[in-house]
Amino acid sequence: MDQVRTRHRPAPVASAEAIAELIAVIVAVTAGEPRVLTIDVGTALPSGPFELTHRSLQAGTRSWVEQQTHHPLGYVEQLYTFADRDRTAAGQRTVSISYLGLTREVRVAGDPGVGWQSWYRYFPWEDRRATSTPALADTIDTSLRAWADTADDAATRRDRLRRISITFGHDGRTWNEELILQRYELLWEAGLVAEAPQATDPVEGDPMTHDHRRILATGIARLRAKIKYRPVVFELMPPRFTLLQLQRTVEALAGRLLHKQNFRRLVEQQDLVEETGDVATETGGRPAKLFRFRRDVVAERAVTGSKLPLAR
Amino acid sequence: MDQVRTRHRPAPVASAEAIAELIAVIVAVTAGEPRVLTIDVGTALPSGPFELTHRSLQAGTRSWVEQQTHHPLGYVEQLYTFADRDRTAAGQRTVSISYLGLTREVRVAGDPGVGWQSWYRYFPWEDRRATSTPALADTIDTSLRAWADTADDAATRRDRLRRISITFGHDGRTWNEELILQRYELLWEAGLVAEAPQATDPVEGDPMTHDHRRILATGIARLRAKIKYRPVVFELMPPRFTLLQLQRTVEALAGRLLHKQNFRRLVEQQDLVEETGDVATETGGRPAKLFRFRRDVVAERAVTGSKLPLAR
DNA sequence: CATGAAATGCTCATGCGGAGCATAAGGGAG
DNA sequence: CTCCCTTATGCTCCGCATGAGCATTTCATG
Repeated sequence: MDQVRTRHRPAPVASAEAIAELIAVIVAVTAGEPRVLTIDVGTALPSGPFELTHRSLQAGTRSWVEQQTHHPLGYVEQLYTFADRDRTAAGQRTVSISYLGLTREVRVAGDPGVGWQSWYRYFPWEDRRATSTPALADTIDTSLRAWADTADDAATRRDRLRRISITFGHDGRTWNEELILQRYELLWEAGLVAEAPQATDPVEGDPMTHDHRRILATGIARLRAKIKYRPVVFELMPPRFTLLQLQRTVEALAGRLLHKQNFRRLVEQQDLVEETGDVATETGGRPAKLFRFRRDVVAERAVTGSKLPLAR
Repeated sequence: MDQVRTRHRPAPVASAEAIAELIAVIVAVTAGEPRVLTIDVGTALPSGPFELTHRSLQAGTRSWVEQQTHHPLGYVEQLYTFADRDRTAAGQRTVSISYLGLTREVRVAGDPGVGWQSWYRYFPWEDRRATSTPALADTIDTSLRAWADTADDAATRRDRLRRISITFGHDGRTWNEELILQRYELLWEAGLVAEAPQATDPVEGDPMTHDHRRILATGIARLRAKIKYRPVVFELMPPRFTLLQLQRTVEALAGRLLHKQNFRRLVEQQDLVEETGDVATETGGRPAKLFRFRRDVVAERAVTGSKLPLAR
C-alpha cells in the first residue's frame, strides 16, 4: 500500500535538507532457492535517490529497480526507513527508505553485474532446511559462547548468553525464523560477520555495501513474518503450480521444512487455490494436480488474514 | 527498535535534496479513553524537521515532542514514511517519517495549545465499546450506500458495496478493528469526512492539518494490531494496576469490549503479571488484587509474542 | 509385475479461545 | 444486621485449528 499526500504543506526550515534514497529488496524463489536481486556483482541492492519526477516513494523505487536491473516488478511494500548517522561534507544527511518487492525471476539482458543471489549466500546460518544440523551451526555456537566469555563482568556475560539462547533457540527454546535481524546483530557484535570480506571471517556469509546486508535482513524478517498471516507467497509462484511446489517455496523463505499433509490441509481449507484440471507428471511419483491462486477469494478476505503453517 | 547507520556512504547526486520531517503519534490511555498528544489545539501532531543534531530518527522525534509538548516519552517505534506529492517552490519534496509512541499521561505546564485528545474525536465510528449500536453507525451506513449508488457503472457499484461490507463488517462479516485506514479512506472517497471543518459534514469526526489525521489512523491501526501479539499495553499502564484496569485499557485501544474471564485467563497464563500483594478497594465491588508487569518475563519471551484476547 | 516416489485421505491428541455458570467479598441502603 | 448491588475470581464445556502419523492411490521404471 503506497500512501501519497495530496494536500500542500508549507516548507519547513531550510536547514533540514537531506538526501532521500530509495533501496529495494526484490525477492524471487527459483529452483527452491530464495533469491534477491542485486547489482554490482552481488554486493549491493538496487537503489537511487528519490527524485522530483517520482510520483511516490513506491513509484520511485520501481523506477530505480527497472532502470538498474531491467527486471519487471510485481508486489511492493514499504519496509523501513533508516537514517545515516554520518554527515556528508555539505552537512547533509541521508534518509534511506527501503521497499520489499516480490516477483518471479525472469532472464534479462544487460549489465553483467546485475543478477539474482540466493539470500542464504549472505545469511547461510538462516537456512535450516537440511535435516541434519550443518557444521556451520556448531561453529557459530562455539564462537558465540567464546565471545560471551570475553565479557567484562558476569552480568554482561549472562545477558549475552541469554541473547544467544533466545535468538539461536538453545536451552529448550525453539528456533524462531523471524529473528534474523537479532541474530545478525548478535553476530555483528560478536565480530563474527564483517562488512568487508576478510580471510579470517569465521562465519561465512558474504558482505554487501553500506548497510545493504542489514536491510536485506530486515526484508527477510518481514517476509518470513508475513507469509504466516497473508497469502503473499503466491506473488512468487507461476500461474499454475502443484502444492508441493508451493510448499517448497514457503520452505525456501522460512528456511525450514514443513509437514506436507498439514500444509495441504491449511492451503485447501482456506480456499486459497483451485484446481486447474490438469496435472503435472514430471514430479517423479504420482502426478500432482495443478492449482491456480484464487485472487478473488483473497480480495474478499482482504485483511482478515490467512496463514500458512510453519511446523516447529 | 531504532536502526542507525554507522558507516559512511558517499553523497548521492545533489539533485535529490528533500526535507525529512518527523511526525509523532503519541498515545496514552487515561480514564478509559485512548488519547493522542496534539499541538495547535488538537489540530496537529507534534512534528519537526530531521536535523543534523539528531543522533537518529527516533532521537529526533523524541526531541521534537519534548520540545513542543514538554511531555516525557517512553516506548517509541517507527510507523511509516510518507512522501509529499507536491513540491515546494524551491523544487524540494517532503518525506515524513512517522513514529508511534506510548506513554502515560502527565500534566505539563506550557503552551495551552498542547494537550491530549481522545482519538475517537477524530474517528468516532471506531469506538464500538457501547453495547448498543450508536446512531452514528446507521448514518454512516446510509451515506455509504448512497455513495455506492452514485457509481457510474454496475461493476464500480458492486466493488464499492463489497468494500463497505468488508470494512464495516456487514453481511455476516465481523467488525475488524484493524481496518481503520481502509474505513477512513472509504469515507474519504465517499466524501463523508473532510480535511477542513464543514458545517455539512455528515459524519462527525474532527479534521487535522495536512495528512495528520491519516497518520493518526495509521498509528491506531498499528497499535490495534500490535496489542494482539506483543505486550505493549503495559507501556500505557501505571506501575500497579488491577486486571480490570488493564482490560479497560485494551478495550479503549481496540474500541471493543472483551470477555472478562477469558481476558484474565490469558493474561495470567502467560505470566505477564505478578501480584503485588495489595488490593485496590475503590473498585465498587469486591477488592481487586493489584498486579505489576513482569518485564523480565517479556525479555525472555522477547519476540516469541504474547497475545491479548479480542472477543468477537 | 514389483518397487520407488509422490500425492492424497484420514485419524487422533492437544491446546487455545469463546461463552457462561457459580461463588466470593466489599460497600451501601433499609 | 441483612439484603442487594457490584466487581473479582474460579471453573467447565465445546468447537476448531494445528502438530503428527498411518494408510492408500497412482504414475514411471526396471
